Amino acid sequence: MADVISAQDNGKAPGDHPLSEQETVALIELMFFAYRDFVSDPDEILGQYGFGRAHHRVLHFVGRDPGMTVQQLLDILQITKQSLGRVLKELIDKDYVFQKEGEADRRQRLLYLTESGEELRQRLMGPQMNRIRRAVALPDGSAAHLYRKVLYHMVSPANREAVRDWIDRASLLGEPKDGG
Amino acid sequence: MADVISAQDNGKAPGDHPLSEQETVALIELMFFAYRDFVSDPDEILGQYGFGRAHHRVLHFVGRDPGMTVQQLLDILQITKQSLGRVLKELIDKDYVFQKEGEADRRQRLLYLTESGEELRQRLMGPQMNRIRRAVALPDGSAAHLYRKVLYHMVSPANREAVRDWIDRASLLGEPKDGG
DNA sequence: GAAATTACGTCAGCCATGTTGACATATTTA
DNA sequence: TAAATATGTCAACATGGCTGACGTAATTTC
Repeated sequence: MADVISAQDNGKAPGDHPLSEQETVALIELMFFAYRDFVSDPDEILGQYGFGRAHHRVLHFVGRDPGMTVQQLLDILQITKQSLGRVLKELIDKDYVFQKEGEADRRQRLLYLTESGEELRQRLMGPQMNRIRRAVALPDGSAAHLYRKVLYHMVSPANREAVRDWIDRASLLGEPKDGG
Repeated sequence: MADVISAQDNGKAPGDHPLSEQETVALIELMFFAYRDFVSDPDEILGQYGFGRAHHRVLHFVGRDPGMTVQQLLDILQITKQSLGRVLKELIDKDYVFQKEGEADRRQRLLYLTESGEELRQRLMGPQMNRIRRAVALPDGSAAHLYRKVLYHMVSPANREAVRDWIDRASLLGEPKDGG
Protein backbone atom coordinates (compact mmCIF):
# COMPACT_ATOMS: atom_id res chain seq x y z
CA MET A 1 0.00 0.00 0.00
CA ALA A 2 1.21 3.44 -0.84
CA ASP A 3 2.57 5.37 2.08
CA VAL A 4 2.25 9.11 2.33
CA ILE A 5 5.45 9.28 4.29
CA SER A 6 7.68 7.25 2.06
CA ALA A 7 8.92 8.93 -1.07
CA GLN A 8 9.12 6.18 -3.63
CA ASP A 9 9.06 7.37 -7.20
CA ASN A 10 6.37 5.07 -8.42
CA GLY A 11 4.96 7.70 -10.75
CA LYS A 12 6.21 9.09 -13.98
CA ALA A 13 9.81 9.04 -15.06
CA PRO A 14 11.77 11.69 -13.17
CA GLY A 15 13.57 12.87 -16.30
CA ASP A 16 16.40 15.10 -15.13
CA HIS A 17 14.36 16.26 -12.16
CA PRO A 18 15.12 15.14 -8.66
CA LEU A 19 11.48 14.36 -7.93
CA SER A 20 8.79 12.63 -9.95
CA GLU A 21 5.69 14.60 -10.80
CA GLN A 22 3.61 12.61 -8.36
CA GLU A 23 6.06 13.11 -5.54
CA THR A 24 6.18 16.82 -6.20
CA VAL A 25 2.41 17.14 -6.30
CA ALA A 26 2.22 15.27 -3.02
CA LEU A 27 4.55 17.83 -1.47
CA ILE A 28 2.47 20.70 -2.84
CA GLU A 29 -0.59 19.20 -1.22
CA LEU A 30 1.21 18.51 2.03
CA MET A 31 2.27 22.15 2.09
CA PHE A 32 -1.43 23.07 1.94
CA PHE A 33 -2.56 20.61 4.59
CA ALA A 34 0.36 21.33 6.87
CA TYR A 35 -0.03 25.08 6.76
CA ARG A 36 -3.76 24.80 7.31
CA ASP A 37 -3.28 22.82 10.48
CA PHE A 38 -0.22 24.77 11.53
CA VAL A 39 -2.27 27.94 11.93
CA SER A 40 -5.33 26.23 13.37
CA ASP A 41 -4.20 26.21 17.01
CA PRO A 42 -3.40 29.93 17.21
CA ASP A 43 -6.58 30.68 15.27
CA GLU A 44 -8.64 29.10 18.00
CA ILE A 45 -6.91 31.02 20.77
CA LEU A 46 -7.17 34.27 18.84
CA GLY A 47 -10.91 33.81 18.57
CA GLN A 48 -11.20 34.03 22.37
CA TYR A 49 -9.66 37.50 22.21
CA GLY A 50 -11.60 38.73 19.20
CA PHE A 51 -8.42 38.73 17.16
CA GLY A 52 -7.40 37.13 13.88
CA ARG A 53 -4.29 35.97 12.11
CA ALA A 54 -3.29 39.49 11.23
CA HIS A 55 -3.11 40.34 14.91
CA HIS A 56 -1.05 37.24 15.54
CA ARG A 57 1.55 38.26 12.99
CA VAL A 58 1.90 41.70 14.49
CA LEU A 59 2.21 40.31 18.00
CA HIS A 60 4.75 37.77 16.89
CA PHE A 61 7.09 40.03 14.99
CA VAL A 62 6.90 42.95 17.40
CA GLY A 63 7.65 40.53 20.21
CA ARG A 64 10.60 39.22 18.29
CA ASP A 65 12.06 42.65 17.69
CA PRO A 66 10.79 45.13 20.30
CA GLY A 67 11.33 48.73 19.29
CA MET A 68 10.97 48.03 15.61
CA THR A 69 9.48 50.78 13.46
CA VAL A 70 6.14 50.62 11.72
CA GLN A 71 7.93 50.59 8.39
CA GLN A 72 10.08 47.63 9.37
CA LEU A 73 6.96 45.73 10.32
CA LEU A 74 5.36 46.61 7.00
CA ASP A 75 8.41 45.33 5.15
CA ILE A 76 8.24 42.00 6.92
CA LEU A 77 4.52 41.48 6.60
CA GLN A 78 4.37 42.82 3.04
CA ILE A 79 0.94 44.34 3.49
CA THR A 80 -0.22 47.93 3.13
CA LYS A 81 -0.08 50.36 5.99
CA GLN A 82 -3.85 50.64 5.88
CA SER A 83 -4.23 46.92 6.50
CA LEU A 84 -1.69 47.06 9.28
CA GLY A 85 -3.24 50.21 10.73
CA ARG A 86 -6.50 48.48 11.41
CA VAL A 87 -5.13 45.59 13.45
CA LEU A 88 -2.39 47.66 15.07
CA LYS A 89 -4.98 50.13 16.32
CA GLU A 90 -6.98 47.32 17.89
CA LEU A 91 -3.92 45.83 19.55
CA ILE A 92 -3.00 49.23 20.96
CA ASP A 93 -6.55 50.02 22.10
CA LYS A 94 -6.78 46.68 23.88
CA ASP A 95 -3.38 47.20 25.46
CA TYR A 96 -1.37 44.42 23.89
CA VAL A 97 0.95 46.79 22.02
CA PHE A 98 2.21 50.27 22.79
CA GLN A 99 4.22 52.83 20.90
CA LYS A 100 7.09 55.08 21.89
CA GLU A 101 8.38 58.08 20.02
CA GLY A 102 11.78 57.39 18.49
CA GLU A 103 14.63 59.19 20.24
CA ALA A 104 16.89 59.59 17.23
CA ASP A 105 13.98 60.21 14.87
CA ARG A 106 10.89 61.59 16.53
CA ARG A 107 8.69 60.77 13.54
CA GLN A 108 9.01 57.10 14.33
CA ARG A 109 6.54 55.28 16.56
CA LEU A 110 8.57 52.37 17.89
CA LEU A 111 6.56 49.26 18.61
CA TYR A 112 6.59 47.23 21.83
CA LEU A 113 4.46 44.54 23.43
CA THR A 114 2.87 45.15 26.80
CA GLU A 115 2.98 42.38 29.38
CA SER A 116 -0.37 41.10 28.18
CA GLY A 117 0.94 41.25 24.65
CA GLU A 118 3.97 39.15 25.46
CA GLU A 119 1.81 36.70 27.40
CA LEU A 120 -0.55 36.28 24.49
CA ARG A 121 2.31 35.94 22.07
CA GLN A 122 3.80 33.13 24.11
CA ARG A 123 0.44 31.46 24.39
CA LEU A 124 -0.01 31.58 20.63
CA MET A 125 3.49 30.32 19.96
CA GLY A 126 3.30 27.34 22.29
CA PRO A 127 1.25 24.99 20.14
CA GLN A 128 3.27 25.85 17.05
CA MET A 129 6.54 25.17 18.83
CA ASN A 130 5.23 21.82 19.99
CA ARG A 131 4.01 21.00 16.54
CA ILE A 132 7.34 21.89 14.94
CA ARG A 133 9.31 19.97 17.53
CA ARG A 134 7.16 16.90 17.14
CA ALA A 135 7.39 17.13 13.37
CA VAL A 136 11.12 17.58 13.24
CA ALA A 137 11.90 14.92 15.80
CA LEU A 138 12.21 12.21 13.18
CA PRO A 139 15.01 9.82 12.31
CA ASP A 140 16.75 9.21 9.00
CA GLY A 141 15.82 10.07 5.46
CA SER A 142 16.96 11.94 2.39
CA ALA A 143 15.90 15.49 1.60
CA ALA A 144 12.58 14.92 -0.15
CA HIS A 145 11.75 11.94 1.98
CA LEU A 146 12.45 13.88 5.12
CA TYR A 147 10.71 17.01 4.01
CA ARG A 148 7.65 14.97 3.22
CA LYS A 149 7.78 13.29 6.58
CA VAL A 150 8.13 16.61 8.33
CA LEU A 151 5.22 18.20 6.53
CA TYR A 152 3.09 15.14 7.15
CA HIS A 153 3.76 15.40 10.85
CA MET A 154 2.81 19.06 10.73
CA VAL A 155 -0.72 17.96 9.99
CA SER A 156 -2.90 17.52 13.06
CA PRO A 157 -3.10 13.89 14.13
CA ALA A 158 -6.89 14.02 13.78
CA ASN A 159 -6.48 14.97 10.13
CA ARG A 160 -3.63 12.67 9.25
CA GLU A 161 -5.72 9.70 8.25
CA ALA A 162 -7.77 11.84 5.88
CA VAL A 163 -4.65 13.46 4.46
CA ARG A 164 -2.91 10.13 4.10
CA ASP A 165 -5.97 8.67 2.40
CA TRP A 166 -6.13 11.57 0.02
CA ILE A 167 -2.46 11.45 -0.87
CA ASP A 168 -2.53 7.69 -1.31
CA ARG A 169 -5.66 7.80 -3.39
CA ALA A 170 -4.45 10.66 -5.52
CA SER A 171 -1.18 8.85 -6.13
CA LEU A 172 -3.08 5.92 -7.55
CA LEU A 173 -5.04 8.19 -9.85
CA GLY A 174 -1.83 9.09 -11.61
CA GLU A 175 -2.53 12.65 -12.70
CA PRO A 176 -5.26 12.15 -15.25
CA LYS A 177 -5.53 14.92 -17.82
CA ASP A 178 -9.26 14.80 -18.54
CA GLY A 179 -12.48 13.98 -16.88
CA GLY A 180 -15.78 13.04 -18.42
CA MET B 1 27.76 35.48 11.36
CA ALA B 2 24.58 33.65 12.03
CA ASP B 3 23.28 31.69 9.09
CA VAL B 4 19.62 31.19 8.48
CA ILE B 5 20.30 27.91 6.80
CA SER B 6 22.49 26.32 9.40
CA ALA B 7 20.80 25.01 12.48
CA GLN B 8 23.29 25.57 15.26
CA ASP B 9 21.78 25.63 18.69
CA ASN B 10 23.35 28.83 19.86
CA GLY B 11 20.28 29.84 21.80
CA LYS B 12 18.80 28.57 25.00
CA ALA B 13 19.45 25.15 26.43
CA PRO B 14 17.41 22.59 24.54
CA GLY B 15 16.32 20.85 27.72
CA ASP B 16 14.88 17.51 26.64
CA HIS B 17 13.63 19.03 23.41
CA PRO B 18 15.24 18.23 20.12
CA LEU B 19 15.31 21.89 19.10
CA SER B 20 16.26 25.04 20.97
CA GLU B 21 13.62 27.71 21.35
CA GLN B 22 15.38 29.95 18.86
CA GLU B 23 15.68 27.23 16.29
CA THR B 24 12.02 26.39 16.66
CA VAL B 25 10.94 30.00 16.34
CA ALA B 26 13.05 30.31 13.21
CA LEU B 27 11.18 27.37 11.71
CA ILE B 28 7.84 28.92 12.62
CA GLU B 29 8.84 32.09 10.83
CA LEU B 30 10.20 30.21 7.84
CA MET B 31 6.87 28.42 7.60
CA PHE B 32 5.21 31.83 7.32
CA PHE B 33 7.64 33.23 4.77
CA ALA B 34 7.78 30.04 2.74
CA TYR B 35 4.03 29.66 2.50
CA ARG B 36 3.60 33.31 1.61
CA ASP B 37 5.95 32.99 -1.33
CA PHE B 38 4.77 29.52 -2.22
CA VAL B 39 1.32 30.82 -3.09
CA SER B 40 2.50 34.04 -4.69
CA ASP B 41 3.11 32.63 -8.18
CA PRO B 42 -0.32 31.05 -8.60
CA ASP B 43 -1.90 34.15 -7.06
CA GLU B 44 -0.50 36.27 -9.84
CA ILE B 45 -1.74 33.94 -12.57
CA LEU B 46 -5.15 33.67 -10.94
CA GLY B 47 -5.47 37.44 -11.04
CA GLN B 48 -5.37 37.35 -14.84
CA TYR B 49 -8.45 35.15 -14.80
CA GLY B 50 -10.34 37.03 -12.12
CA PHE B 51 -9.91 34.10 -9.76
CA GLY B 52 -8.49 33.74 -6.27
CA ARG B 53 -6.90 31.09 -4.09
CA ALA B 54 -10.21 29.44 -3.43
CA HIS B 55 -10.63 28.78 -7.13
CA HIS B 56 -7.13 27.37 -7.28
CA ARG B 57 -7.87 24.84 -4.57
CA VAL B 58 -11.00 23.64 -6.29
CA LEU B 59 -9.23 23.35 -9.65
CA HIS B 60 -6.37 21.51 -8.07
CA PHE B 61 -8.29 18.91 -6.14
CA VAL B 62 -10.93 18.28 -8.78
CA GLY B 63 -8.13 17.83 -11.31
CA ARG B 64 -6.47 15.38 -8.99
CA ASP B 65 -9.58 13.29 -8.52
CA PRO B 66 -11.98 13.77 -11.43
CA GLY B 67 -15.49 12.59 -10.66
CA MET B 68 -15.25 13.41 -6.98
CA THR B 69 -18.44 14.45 -5.25
CA VAL B 70 -19.12 17.90 -3.85
CA GLN B 71 -19.07 16.43 -0.37
CA GLN B 72 -15.65 14.87 -0.87
CA LEU B 73 -14.33 18.22 -1.99
CA LEU B 74 -15.82 19.89 1.07
CA ASP B 75 -14.16 17.31 3.32
CA ILE B 76 -10.78 18.03 1.81
CA LEU B 77 -11.04 21.81 1.79
CA GLN B 78 -12.73 21.97 5.19
CA ILE B 79 -14.88 24.93 4.28
CA THR B 80 -18.64 25.36 4.22
CA LYS B 81 -20.72 24.49 1.19
CA GLN B 82 -21.72 28.14 0.91
CA SER B 83 -18.12 29.20 0.58
CA LEU B 84 -17.45 26.48 -1.94
CA GLY B 85 -20.68 27.20 -3.79
CA ARG B 86 -19.56 30.69 -4.63
CA VAL B 87 -16.29 29.77 -6.31
CA LEU B 88 -17.60 26.55 -7.80
CA LYS B 89 -20.41 28.44 -9.51
CA GLU B 90 -17.91 30.84 -11.05
CA LEU B 91 -15.69 28.03 -12.26
CA ILE B 92 -18.68 26.29 -13.84
CA ASP B 93 -20.04 29.50 -15.39
CA LYS B 94 -16.66 30.28 -16.92
CA ASP B 95 -16.32 26.71 -18.19
CA TYR B 96 -13.37 25.47 -16.18
CA VAL B 97 -15.39 22.88 -14.28
CA PHE B 98 -18.46 20.86 -15.19
CA GLN B 99 -20.75 18.52 -13.30
CA LYS B 100 -22.26 15.18 -14.17
CA GLU B 101 -25.12 13.44 -12.44
CA GLY B 102 -23.92 10.41 -10.50
CA GLU B 103 -24.93 7.11 -12.05
CA ALA B 104 -25.18 5.07 -8.87
CA ASP B 105 -26.58 7.99 -6.86
CA ARG B 106 -28.38 10.55 -8.95
CA ARG B 107 -28.31 13.15 -6.17
CA GLN B 108 -24.60 13.54 -6.63
CA ARG B 109 -23.08 16.11 -8.95
CA LEU B 110 -19.72 14.63 -9.85
CA LEU B 111 -17.02 17.19 -10.53
CA TYR B 112 -14.72 17.32 -13.54
CA LEU B 113 -12.37 19.80 -15.14
CA THR B 114 -12.95 20.95 -18.70
CA GLU B 115 -9.96 21.19 -21.03
CA SER B 116 -9.50 24.84 -20.07
CA GLY B 117 -9.72 23.83 -16.43
CA GLU B 118 -6.99 21.25 -16.77
CA GLU B 119 -4.85 23.71 -18.70
CA LEU B 120 -5.20 26.35 -16.03
CA ARG B 121 -4.54 23.83 -13.31
CA GLN B 122 -1.30 22.80 -14.97
CA ARG B 123 -0.32 26.40 -15.45
CA LEU B 124 -0.90 27.14 -11.76
CA MET B 125 0.95 24.05 -10.65
CA GLY B 126 4.06 24.67 -12.74
CA PRO B 127 5.71 27.34 -10.62
CA GLN B 128 4.97 25.44 -7.43
CA MET B 129 6.47 22.26 -8.81
CA ASN B 130 9.59 24.15 -9.82
CA ARG B 131 9.81 25.77 -6.43
CA ILE B 132 9.45 22.49 -4.59
CA ARG B 133 11.98 20.75 -6.82
CA ARG B 134 14.50 23.52 -6.40
CA ALA B 135 13.94 23.56 -2.66
CA VAL B 136 14.22 19.84 -2.20
CA ALA B 137 17.25 19.44 -4.44
CA LEU B 138 19.68 19.91 -1.57
CA PRO B 139 22.48 17.75 -0.25
CA ASP B 140 23.09 16.44 3.26
CA GLY B 141 21.69 17.48 6.59
CA SER B 142 19.80 16.21 9.61
CA ALA B 143 16.06 16.59 10.02
CA ALA B 144 15.78 20.09 11.45
CA HIS B 145 18.74 21.34 9.49
CA LEU B 146 17.30 20.00 6.29
CA TYR B 147 13.77 21.11 6.96
CA ARG B 148 15.06 24.59 7.59
CA LYS B 149 17.06 24.55 4.42
CA VAL B 150 14.09 23.37 2.45
CA LEU B 151 11.77 26.01 3.81
CA TYR B 152 14.38 28.69 3.24
CA HIS B 153 14.64 27.68 -0.37
CA MET B 154 10.88 27.83 -0.68
CA VAL B 155 11.15 31.57 -0.18
CA SER B 156 11.45 33.55 -3.41
CA PRO B 157 15.06 34.42 -4.18
CA ALA B 158 14.14 38.10 -4.22
CA ASN B 159 12.93 37.80 -0.66
CA ARG B 160 15.66 35.59 0.70
CA GLU B 161 18.01 38.33 1.72
CA ALA B 162 15.25 40.07 3.69
CA VAL B 163 14.18 36.80 5.27
CA ARG B 164 17.74 35.84 6.09
CA ASP B 165 18.36 39.27 7.59
CA TRP B 166 15.27 38.99 9.70
CA ILE B 167 16.05 35.52 10.95
CA ASP B 168 19.64 36.41 11.70
CA ARG B 169 18.68 39.62 13.45
CA ALA B 170 15.93 37.99 15.43
CA SER B 171 18.30 35.24 16.51
CA LEU B 172 20.63 37.84 17.96
CA LEU B 173 17.76 39.41 19.87
CA GLY B 174 17.38 36.21 21.82
CA GLU B 175 13.68 36.24 22.57
CA PRO B 176 13.36 39.22 24.90
CA LYS B 177 10.40 39.07 27.22
CA ASP B 178 9.60 42.75 27.60
CA GLY B 179 9.92 45.95 25.69
CA GLY B 180 9.91 49.45 27.05
C1' DG C 1 -45.31 3.27 1.04
C1' DA C 2 -44.57 7.03 4.23
C1' DA C 3 -40.97 9.23 6.75
C1' DA C 4 -36.40 10.43 7.52
C1' DT C 5 -32.03 11.30 5.78
C1' DT C 6 -28.74 12.70 2.35
C1' DA C 7 -26.67 15.55 -1.46
C1' DC C 8 -26.82 19.61 -3.20
C1' DG C 9 -28.11 24.53 -4.24
C1' DT C 10 -29.16 29.17 -2.89
C1' DC C 11 -30.46 33.57 -0.58
C1' DA C 12 -29.14 36.89 2.82
C1' DG C 13 -26.09 38.95 5.79
C1' DC C 14 -21.88 39.37 8.59
C1' DC C 15 -16.77 39.38 9.48
C1' DA C 16 -11.68 39.56 8.70
C1' DT C 17 -8.31 41.17 6.06
C1' DG C 18 -6.43 42.27 1.94
C1' DT C 19 -6.45 46.26 -1.81
C1' DT C 20 -6.19 51.44 -4.01
C1' DG C 21 -6.33 56.36 -3.72
C1' DA C 22 -6.24 60.53 -1.38
C1' DC C 23 -5.01 63.57 2.12
C1' DA C 24 -2.97 65.46 6.72
C1' DT C 25 0.75 66.22 10.04
C1' DA C 26 5.08 66.13 12.12
C1' DT C 27 9.86 65.73 11.45
C1' DT C 28 14.10 65.25 9.17
C1' DT C 29 17.12 65.94 5.30
C1' DA C 30 18.89 68.29 1.30
C1' DT D 1 13.12 76.94 2.67
C1' DA D 2 11.78 72.91 0.06
C1' DA D 3 11.54 68.12 -0.40
C1' DA D 4 11.37 63.74 1.37
C1' DT D 5 10.14 60.58 5.08
C1' DA D 6 7.31 58.27 8.85
C1' DT D 7 3.07 57.77 10.23
C1' DG D 8 -2.05 58.05 10.59
C1' DT D 9 -6.59 58.13 8.65
C1' DC D 10 -10.87 58.27 5.71
C1' DA D 11 -13.46 56.03 2.15
C1' DA D 12 -14.53 52.44 -0.86
C1' DC D 13 -14.04 47.93 -2.59
C1' DA D 14 -12.84 42.63 -3.22
C1' DT D 15 -12.07 38.00 -1.58
C1' DG D 16 -13.34 34.35 0.90
C1' DG D 17 -14.32 32.68 5.25
C1' DC D 18 -18.77 32.20 8.42
C1' DT D 19 -23.96 31.29 10.23
C1' DG D 20 -28.78 30.50 9.51
C1' DA D 21 -32.56 29.32 6.86
C1' DC D 22 -34.99 27.19 3.28
C1' DG D 23 -35.95 24.20 -0.94
C1' DT D 24 -35.69 20.11 -3.99
C1' DA D 25 -34.63 15.73 -5.57
C1' DA D 26 -33.18 11.21 -4.53
C1' DT D 27 -32.16 7.58 -1.46
C1' DT D 28 -32.60 4.94 2.65
C1' DT D 29 -35.06 3.37 6.56
C1' DC D 30 -38.82 1.88 9.20
